[in-house]
This record gives sequence, C-alpha cells and structure tokens, in this order.
Amino acid sequence: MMFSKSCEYAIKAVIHLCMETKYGSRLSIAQISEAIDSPEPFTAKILQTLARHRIISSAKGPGGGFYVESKAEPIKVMEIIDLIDGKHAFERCGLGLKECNEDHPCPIHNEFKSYSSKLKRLLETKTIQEFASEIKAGKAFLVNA
Amino acid sequence: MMFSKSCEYAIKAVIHLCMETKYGSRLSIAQISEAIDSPEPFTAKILQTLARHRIISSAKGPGGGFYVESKAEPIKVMEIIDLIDGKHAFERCGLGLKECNEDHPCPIHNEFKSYSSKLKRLLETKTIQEFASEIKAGKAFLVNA
DNA sequence: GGAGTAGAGGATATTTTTGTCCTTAAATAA
DNA sequence: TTATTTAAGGACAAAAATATCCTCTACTCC
Repeated sequence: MMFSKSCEYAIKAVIHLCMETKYGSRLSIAQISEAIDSPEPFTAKILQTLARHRIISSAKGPGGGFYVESKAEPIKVMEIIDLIDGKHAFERCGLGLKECNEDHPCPIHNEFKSYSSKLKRLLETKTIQEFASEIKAGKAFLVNA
Repeated sequence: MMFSKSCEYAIKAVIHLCMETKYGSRLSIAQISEAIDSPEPFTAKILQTLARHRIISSAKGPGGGFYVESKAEPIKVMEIIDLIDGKHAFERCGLGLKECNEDHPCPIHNEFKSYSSKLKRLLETKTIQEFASEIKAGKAFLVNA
C-alpha cells in the first residue's frame, strides 16, 4: 500500500539489527530473515544494498554478519525509505500526475498533502533506534504472534 | 504509491465522465482515455469493470459509450477504491503485518493510523461529483498542462 | 597455507501489474 | 437485412516487483 515489500523488509531488518547487535555482535542473513519473517535470499539483497550505502555494516567470514555501528548516528526511518523506494516516493501525486502542486493540484491533492506531509515529517524525525526500544519494551511488534 | 495505476485511471475516468455526460450524452473509450491521458485498451478494461459493478453505465452500438445516470446517487470516491484496489487497501499495515492493531501494533502503526483513518473517512465522504465541480471551476486538474 | 564460513554480486525464475490485440455481441441506422 | 459502430471479454505480451540460485571473494581459525 504505502511501501514496497523491499522497503518493509528493510525497515524491519534494520530495527531488528539495532535491537540485537549491541556490543559487537553480528547477525547472519538467516537469523535476520527468520526473525522478521521474510524470504532469505531476497532479504540478503536488501541487506547488501543497505550495507553498500553504509546504513548498516557487514563483515564476511566466520563470526561475520550484519550489524549497526553502536557509535554511529541514529538511523532516520526516512533514510531507508529514500534508499529503497526512492527519494520522491512521498511526493508522488495520488492520481499519478507528473506535476501536482498548489498551483496545479489534482482533485485529491490537498487531502493527500495534509496527510502525507505530516507522516513524512514524522518519518524524517523518528529513528530506527526509537522503534527498536518500543519493541524491546513490548509496546510494538515486528511479526505476528 | 497509494493507489494502483488501475485505480488512478478509474478515479480520473469517472470524474471525467461526471463532468461530460450530463443530459444523456455518452463518451467512448477513446474519448475518455484521451481526456485523462491513459492507455486506451487498459482503460477499456477498467471502464468495463466499473460498468459491470454499476458504478457507471454503458451502451453499445452507434452513439453508445459510457455515462453516469444523472439521477443516480453521487458516487463516493471510496466505492471506486474498494472495487479496484480491494476493500482493505486502506487497512493494510505499513510494515505488512497480517494483524496490526491497537493490541498488536507494528512500530509505525499509530503514526499510520492517525493519518490514514482521516484520509479514509474523507474519501468515504467526498464524491466524484464534488471533484468534478472543482475541476469545472478550474480549481483542480486531471492532467498536466 | 588449507578448510570452512559468511556476505557480494551476477544470472535467472516467478508473480503481479500494466498494457495490447482480436473476436464476439449488441445496438443503430440505412 | 446488412453494414457499421461501440462495448464485452478472452487470450496474449511486456514490464516491474518479488524471489531464488550459484559462483566468487574475503575473512577466521586451524
């Protein structure tokens, strides 16, 4: 509906990584896709993309896997969305017009705008680390029961 | 992003029909797809679906085409969305969880909910006819300049 | 150095969405 | 009735998203 599957997996994967990889520990692709309930090879691709763009880190060989640098800046949710679904995913017109703005709005422009701009701002502010602590506190979940 | 292409075309097509088919006139597939800038045969399929479900009406033969019954109830935007993208398009969890609700929310559930429920209510209330008059008044547009 | 492990990345497969084409059916008008 | 017009609907094609597989490379440990 809102995000692509790839983006959903990416967000979940990074949240899970943040939760589980304190103090130098690492998670394998198998562990991550198991935890977030996603197809393993497909998840591998997404993790590789995230690693290539330095949103997460990776290490090969025994004891290797994916992790987030603990001293790194908290990761904004929107960073992941921008990378996986593209920068303008949120700006797209609800009816698919190339140019849709105040001066030339589609009929649902205003409705959409008020909705999406607030959500956008929120996702630009909220960090994966914040989500991770909600889950740790049992206030939110990454998979179904 | 939000709606499928099919749904975008459907909404635009019905808006255009409402604008142009007062007083018994009808529009052909060619005229509609031209007006809303959509692929003709693909638009035909969508119009057929809308007609089969009585959201719009159609007539074969010379002088035939698509139209909306002028005495019919105004068409809620959400009727079209429900038909084309499915009833639960708006309820879908932002992170793809099968069950995502107050009791078992994904991390972005609350953010999504507060905005999507407002938008949903609006699209359940607003009618295609209202959009049509905005366009007639030059306050909104269906295609780019 | 060699064996084993784990991610990187290219090639390929499947599914869904989007889009096209062609024949059939129904209506109109001559 | 016949020709023409227009939607209906089935079959097919292309593109994009989703998913898998296999080989290569880098790393660790012995």
